[in-house]
Amino acid sequence: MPELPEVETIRLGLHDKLIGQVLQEIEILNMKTFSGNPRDLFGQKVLKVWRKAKVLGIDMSKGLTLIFHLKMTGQLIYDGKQRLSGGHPTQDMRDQMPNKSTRVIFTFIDEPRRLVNKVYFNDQRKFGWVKVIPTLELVNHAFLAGLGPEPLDKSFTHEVLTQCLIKHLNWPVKLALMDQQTIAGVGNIYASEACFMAGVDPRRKINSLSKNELKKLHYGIVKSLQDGVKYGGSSRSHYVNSDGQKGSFLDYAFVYNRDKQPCKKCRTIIAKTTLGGRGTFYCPKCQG
DNA sequence: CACTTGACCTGTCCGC
DNA sequence: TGCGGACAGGTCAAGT
Repeated sequence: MPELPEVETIRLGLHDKLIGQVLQEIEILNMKTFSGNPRDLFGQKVLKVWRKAKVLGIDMSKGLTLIFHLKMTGQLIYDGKQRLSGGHPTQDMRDQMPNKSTRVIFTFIDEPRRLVNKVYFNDQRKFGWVKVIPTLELVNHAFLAGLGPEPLDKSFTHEVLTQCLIKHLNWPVKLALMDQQTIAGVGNIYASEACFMAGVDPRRKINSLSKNELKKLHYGIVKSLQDGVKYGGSSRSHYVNSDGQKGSFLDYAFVYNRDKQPCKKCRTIIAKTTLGGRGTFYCPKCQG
């Protein structure tokens, strides 16, 4: 999925649009995608749209929350009925919703404006999920409860990073960064980018890192994720924001998906290897 | 126990 | 043009 910056971009988009709207209907096109009773939410108002790691949550009035995991190919696209006239009449994917990867359709009512709006949960590979759970039970939810620290929180210092990496001293750096119990929200793209920004080979073991390299790794994690948010996320194939638009982070990426191309810093050819079964990119010179 | 591989799905791309 | 295999922003479960 979408990693932290992509989910955060979606959250920012949906928050502005959905607050105060009333959920009127949920159409479930793929049963395995949805768990919980959709009817429990009908007539409830959206209070808050939040994110924790790669999970997006929508708190509803009366104590229930919708949580979403987009996994590899999930999308959440908002289709407001207000149409811009005279703008750019280019192909807008919102005009083609629902499509064959639409799994759940949410209908919201904007009562003051008397508008009906839709949110489409699309997911080509059907790995993603949506659940209804009581807001008070979020703290006990199996996935959320075990998450490591949020790397974009102010409290995520290099000391905190060092502390949470201690439990995986023999792991390759990139695998430790991708472990959600260690650090929350880093996935395959930003793990490679963070290692590049730190000047650290992703295959190095945690216990081989110097104090200074741990500091640089902290910088790399925070900087790559911040840049991810700044550029609206990474769209290798599926990711789009809540307006159906792709993100541009990969235009600025140093290594991800750039094997056989020259390093943007030293012109050395970027290499690709496999770690934990996932494609891993690095510059043999900058990260040597 | 730690570590690796497969499963979950659908689609695209690349080589033969 | 067809067909097979590898691969794709993630996470779990089973196997070694």
